[in-house]
Amino acid sequence: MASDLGIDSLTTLLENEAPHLLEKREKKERREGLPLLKKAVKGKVVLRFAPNPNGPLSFGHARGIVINGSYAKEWDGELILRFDDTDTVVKPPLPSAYEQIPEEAEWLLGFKPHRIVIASDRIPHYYEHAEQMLSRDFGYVCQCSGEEFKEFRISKTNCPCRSNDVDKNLQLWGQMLDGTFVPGDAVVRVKTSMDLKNPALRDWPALRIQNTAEHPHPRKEIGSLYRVWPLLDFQSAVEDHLQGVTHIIRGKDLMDSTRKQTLLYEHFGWSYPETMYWGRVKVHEWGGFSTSQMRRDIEDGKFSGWDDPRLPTLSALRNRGITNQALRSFWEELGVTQKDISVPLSTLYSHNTKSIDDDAPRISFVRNPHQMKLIGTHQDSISVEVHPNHPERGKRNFSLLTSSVWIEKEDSKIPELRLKGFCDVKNVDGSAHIGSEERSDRRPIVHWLSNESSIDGVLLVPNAETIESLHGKLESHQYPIGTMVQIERIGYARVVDSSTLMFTHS
RNA sequence: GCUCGUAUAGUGUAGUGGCCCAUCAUAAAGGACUCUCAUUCCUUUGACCCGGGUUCAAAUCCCGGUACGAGCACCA
Repeated sequence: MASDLGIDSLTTLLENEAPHLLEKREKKERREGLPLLKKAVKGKVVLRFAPNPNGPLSFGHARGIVINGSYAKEWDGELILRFDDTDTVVKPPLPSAYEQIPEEAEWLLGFKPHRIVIASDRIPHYYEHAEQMLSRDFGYVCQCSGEEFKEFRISKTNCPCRSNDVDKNLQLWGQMLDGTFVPGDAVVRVKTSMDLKNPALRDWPALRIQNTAEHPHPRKEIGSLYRVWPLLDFQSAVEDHLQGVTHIIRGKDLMDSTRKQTLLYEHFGWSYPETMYWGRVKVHEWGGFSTSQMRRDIEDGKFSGWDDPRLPTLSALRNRGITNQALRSFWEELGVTQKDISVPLSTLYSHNTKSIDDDAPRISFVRNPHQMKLIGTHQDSISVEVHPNHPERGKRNFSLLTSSVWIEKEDSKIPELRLKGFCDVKNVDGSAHIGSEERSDRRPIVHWLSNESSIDGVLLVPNAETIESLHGKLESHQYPIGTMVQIERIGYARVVDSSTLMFTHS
C-alpha cells in the first residue's frame, strides 16, 4: 500500500482514519532502583524481615533488611522485625541475638524497624488459631510417625487420623497440650489434599511438640512454658495476617511455603499478601557459611567471635570497615531477581570505596620498613595534605630533625625515586642523596615516614584462614577508633587503635 | 523420583512484541588529571542457553530440550 500511494498520502490517510496510530510513543523510562511493588498503596504498605535469632545477622540477612526496608521507606510504610524463634531443639535461639539484631538492623537501615514482634511471645495467638482450625475441621491431629506419613504423602493416600471428627481432634489437641503426648506422638496438620500435584503441600504439619524440659527456650520468660510449638509455615502465616502484612519479599526457597500458607489462608478466609522472591547469592570468595556452623566454630575457638573479620557476619563486615551505605547500594543493585548468582567481593568493595573515599583521611604505613639516611640539606619538616581533594582539611606534618626516613624494602631497591611531597632522591649505598625539591622527572613516587613522626604499627589483613599481621611504621595520628582511612598506595583500612589498622580492601 | 522456579557481556543488572546491531554498574585494557598503585573523567573490549512455533515484527509470547537452583523436616 505504501508503495502505491506514497508515504505522504498514507500519512494523510492515517491522520484522518486513525490518528492515534501516529502518536509518537513515549520513550520508555529506564527503571531505576528496585522493581515496582505491586498493589502498593502509599502509607499502607507493611513488610517484614523475619530471621531466626540463632545467631547475629549475616551478609545474606542484610538483603532481607535492605530490600524490605527500602520498600517500606519508598512507600511510607512499616517494616516489622520479627523473631521467628519457635524452635528450641534444632536451631535454638541465641539470647544475645535479641539485642544485637535490632541494633544491627538499625545500623544498616538508618532507621529503627517500626515494630518488633517476637514469635515466642505470641504462642497463645497461635494456639487460638490452631483450635479454630480444628474446630472448623480444616486441621487434624495426626498420630502417625514421620516415616508413616511420608509413605502416605508419596502414595497420595489419606492417613487414618484425617478422618477424626472435631471432638476427637480437640481431645487429642488437649492431650498434646497437657503432656500426655511426647515429641513424635502427635502433630497438628492442615487439611489440604493428599493428591495435590506438589508433594510438599500435602497435609503439611502446623504445630508439633518439643521437649522443652530438656530443651527450654533460651528466653528466661519463656523457658519451659510451652510444649506445643508452631512450625514456621503456620506461625509465619498467622502472624503475617495478625500484623496486617501486605507484601512478603523473601528467598525463593520459601516459594512452597507461600503455597502452603495460601491454602491455610483460604481455609481462614484471609487473602494472602503480595509476594516477591530472590534467588541464592553466593560470594565468590566465601564458601558456604551457615549460622550453626559458625556458632560451632566460634565455640571451638576457630574464630575469635561473631565479629571475627574472616566471617561473613554483619558485625564482622562492619568491623572490617564496610559501611552500611555500601551494603545498601550493593543489595539494591542486585534487586530482587530470582536468578541464583555468584558475586565477587570486588563489587561490594567498589561500593565501599565510593562511600568512604571522599571522607577518608590519607595516612602512611610503611611495610617492611627500611631506614635511609638523608644526605644533603632539607627543611626541618614537611607537610602534606590530609586529603588531596580537600585542602581545607589541613596538613600532616613530618618532622625531619634526625634526617632519616623509612621507606618500604621493595622501594629501597629503586635507584632513583621521589619521596612523595618532599624531594627527589638518589639511592647511593643505602643513603638517600637529596636532589630537586621540585618534581624533575617521571621517577616513581613512593610514600615514606620520618623517624620522629612514625610509630611501630600493625596492619591486620584478614585472609580466608588467618589474620595476617603486617608490622611496619605507621604515621602517628589521633584519629578515633573506627575512622576509615586510606593508606597511601595500599588501600583502605579502619582504625583499631592508635597503632593498629584493620585492612578493608584495596 | 515428584513438584516449583530461573536462564541477557567475565560478574551483576535494565528490558513484558516494533524505541534494542540491547541499558547501567562492575571488571579488564588504554588514556587524561593528580607529587598515592586512590579519587574523578574519557575511550575500548564484551551478551539475549539451544531447537522449533506464533507474528509483518520476538531478548520479550507459546511448545520442546538443556543447564542450574530450590522444596518434598515433628529446622528456620
